[in-house]
Parts: sequence; structure tokens; C-alpha cells
Amino acid sequence: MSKALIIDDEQQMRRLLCMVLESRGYEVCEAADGQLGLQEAAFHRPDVVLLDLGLPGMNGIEVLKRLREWSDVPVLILSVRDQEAIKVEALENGADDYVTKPFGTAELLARLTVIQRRRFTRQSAEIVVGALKLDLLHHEALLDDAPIKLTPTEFALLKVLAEYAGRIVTQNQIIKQVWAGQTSDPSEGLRVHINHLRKKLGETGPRIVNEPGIGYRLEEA
Amino acid sequence: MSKALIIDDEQQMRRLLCMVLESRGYEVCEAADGQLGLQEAAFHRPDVVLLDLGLPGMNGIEVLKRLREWSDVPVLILSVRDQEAIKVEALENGADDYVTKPFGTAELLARLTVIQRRRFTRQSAEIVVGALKLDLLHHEALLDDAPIKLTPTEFALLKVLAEYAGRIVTQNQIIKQVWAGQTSDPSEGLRVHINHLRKKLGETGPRIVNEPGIGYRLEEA
DNA sequence: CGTTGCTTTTACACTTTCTTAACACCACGA
DNA sequence: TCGTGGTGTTAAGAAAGTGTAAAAGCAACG
Repeated sequence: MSKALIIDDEQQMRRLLCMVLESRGYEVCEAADGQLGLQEAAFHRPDVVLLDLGLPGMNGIEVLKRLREWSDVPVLILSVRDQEAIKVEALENGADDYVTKPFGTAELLARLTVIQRRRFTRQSAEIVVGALKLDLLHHEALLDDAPIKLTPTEFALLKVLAEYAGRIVTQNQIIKQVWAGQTSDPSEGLRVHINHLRKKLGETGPRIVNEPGIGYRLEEA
Repeated sequence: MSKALIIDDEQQMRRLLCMVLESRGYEVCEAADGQLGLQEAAFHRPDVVLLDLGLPGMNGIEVLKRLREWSDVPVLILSVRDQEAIKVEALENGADDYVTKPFGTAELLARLTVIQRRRFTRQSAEIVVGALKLDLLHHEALLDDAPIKLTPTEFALLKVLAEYAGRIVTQNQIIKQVWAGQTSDPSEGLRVHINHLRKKLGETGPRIVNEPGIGYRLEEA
């Protein structure tokens, strides 16, 4: 059975969500603001979090950031706003998906299932992209089953690209995930590491394609 | 059923509009000048407002501004030809679209439907217009599920048009959103980027329609 | 103290994108 | 018919972004 944490200031909304989730066999706990939400998350260790962006006091995005400092729990964003920019910001800060109020219960449950499964596969021990295999457990990269030597930064960078293989990853997203919580500005150095990775991947491995002005994409060879 | 408010000083025009709207199931109320219009809007809380710009007494623009101080109701402007400057001013002050007198009922009803349609926010952060899908998170544009390559400026431009799909967007509004916070004057270059976008959208995608003197509108193919 | 391995900085050639400018076109009114 | 304003189209230079190599910091370790 999965544990779900609801962070929303409206009691009515919490009750609705609570009913829906419990009828699906979730064990539910609730929090009325961001501060409490973080405490509950730390204490109950939920398997999934439903987070309202329109929280009083601490901003929903802020809650998400703080949560992501120590937890990989799947987060589903709830919001009434249809501001695209905020959605993107939430997703870039580690939210897993997004539903807009008002929403149907069927849609909500479907999303929950998807993000929980995705998180499960993501934390699986390895990522495979064509001839490349990343063993996250042993921090090892295999190309055609032969180990290749990657520095820690290179491994983290390749991991981000491989997780979203085939899709564009923004430079900001890369920097946020690889150089998380650091002060220096690695925007210049990113190009160097990409260059190193490309050499080590060689002809046989996946290609790192640049999308000028946007970011990079890992393409199966 | 939707409630519509007509603000127009010509009784003949009010009667015509009234008939058309009621035949489509709208509940209609009327006002003969701006002052009354604002009162009616406050009292009846209409779902959509049809506002004539050529009002006696209070200027139509003035009515719009006052209305926008407390209401987000969709507003369709009615105006005569050769009032481009005023139309632009209305659109930039929060009007949602306009029709030029004389107009066909089909066109009028189509515009009403578009501006009343709430923008549904779909899974994660994406905007869908016919065969075109913009994935904001991954900065990727898909046409018939095949990715097309857009430069950063083109993507931003298409995003603005797609957000207001079916509605008209002023040149100023476009420039403000795409070239936010820049010094150079891109009013000339806008045409070039529109041209590039049209080529990349091809025959299958949505069309970018120009409204001379006012702006552009993205129309589903 | 120097070595080693990794990261960052610096520099410059190269590519892509943006802006600018020029001109063709079309609709409209004088 | 011509002129005018707004738009569509194209090409070329300017600006921004990227690839690459080499050197300079920086910690850990013997």
C-alpha cells in the first residue's frame, strides 16, 4: 500500500483528495501549509506527494525545492493557475507532473500511477541507451559491455542526458541537476564536459546533439 | 447556458445581436451606453460582453478599462472599419477579440466561442493547436508528432501565438513578450520571423493569419 | 614537495541565429 | 494611373552561441 501526502490550504480540497485516494487504497496524510508539509514529508516518508502551488505563506515552488534537497519522492502539482511559466518552473525544479484544478478523479489517479511507476523505473539500477549502459549503483558506464572511464561530473552529466534520452534537456536543467547547489557559474565549462563526453562515447555510442540556444539531446546512434 | 451583455447605442444593432444570440441559446441583456453597461455587468455578471467602440458619452475604451478593474469576463469588440488604432488600443487594454461591422453571424458566433473557451491546461506543460504541439518543458515543437526545428526566437514567437490560438495578438503584445527587456527595436524583424515560421509550419500545421495594421492570429488548419 | 586526476578558465575558430536593409507585392484611395 | 502604407520575401552582415585545445587552479595523496 502506498502512502500519499496532500499539501493544500483548502480544507475542502484536502477532503476531496483524501476520499479519492483512500478509496484507491492509499494511506493519506495531510498538511495545510508548506512548513507543515515538509515536516510531514520528513516524518511519514510518503510514496507520493500532491502539492498545491497556490499556498499561503511559503510559495509552492519553494516547498518543492526544499523537499528536493533531501527527497526523490514523486510530486504531483495541483494548481488553478494556467500560467505556463509557473508550470515549467515547477517541472524544472523536480515536479513529476501537473494537473490543473478542477480535475477529474480518473485523470488524477492516472497521473499518480504514471509518476509512481516512472520514479520506480528511474531509480532502477541502470539506464540503457543503445550501446550505452549506465550502472547507477556502481557508478559505472559500459559501452558495448566494455567499461569506460568517466569523471564524477561527466557521469552526472551523462546521467541527466540519458534519463531524458531522445528529448531536449535545457542548459538550465542540466546545470541545476549536475551542479546542484553550487555557487560557481559552470555555464562556460559545460561545453568542455560535453566535449569530453563526446570523445569518450566515440562513434559507437549515442550522440550528444546540440540545439543552439536551448540545450542538448542524447540520441541513440 | 451563457449570459451575454450587449453594450451598443444603436437600438437596431442591439436587436439584431439579441436575436442572433438568443437563437444560439444565450441569455441576453442590453445596455445603451457605457455607464449602464458597467452597471449591468456588475449586476448580471455576464459570461461574455459585446462592446461597441463608438459609444456616445463615455468612450468604449474607457468602459473596457473600468470593466477590467474588477472583471476578467471575455470582451468582444464591435467596431466599424478604419479604426485600426482604436482596435489595437482595445486589444492592448484587455479586449479578447473584435469583429468589424458589418459582420456575418457565423463569424460573430465563432469568435464568441473562441474567446469563451477556457484554455484547458493539458498534461504537463504543453500547448496544442490542431496538428501542432508545443512542449514547453523540453522546448520542443511537434507537428503531427514529428519534431520540427525552431530557433529560440521562433519558439517564443510561436508560443505567444499558440497561447492565444484563434484570437488576435497585437504586434506590440508579441514584441513585448518575445523581446522582453531588450533595447533594440525588432518591429521590422518580426515579419522575417513570421515568414520563417510559416515555412516551417507548412501546409499541415496551423496558419498564421495577418490582420493588417493590428497583428497576427494563429488559426487551426 | 611534487604528482596525479579532475575541474574550471581562457582563447580562438567555427556555426547558427538575429537583425538590418532592400525590394516586390497587394489593396486602397486620390 | 500613380502614390501610399502595410506586408511578404530574400540576402548579407552582425551578433550570439558552440566546438576544441591547452593551460591554469585545486584538492587528495604519497
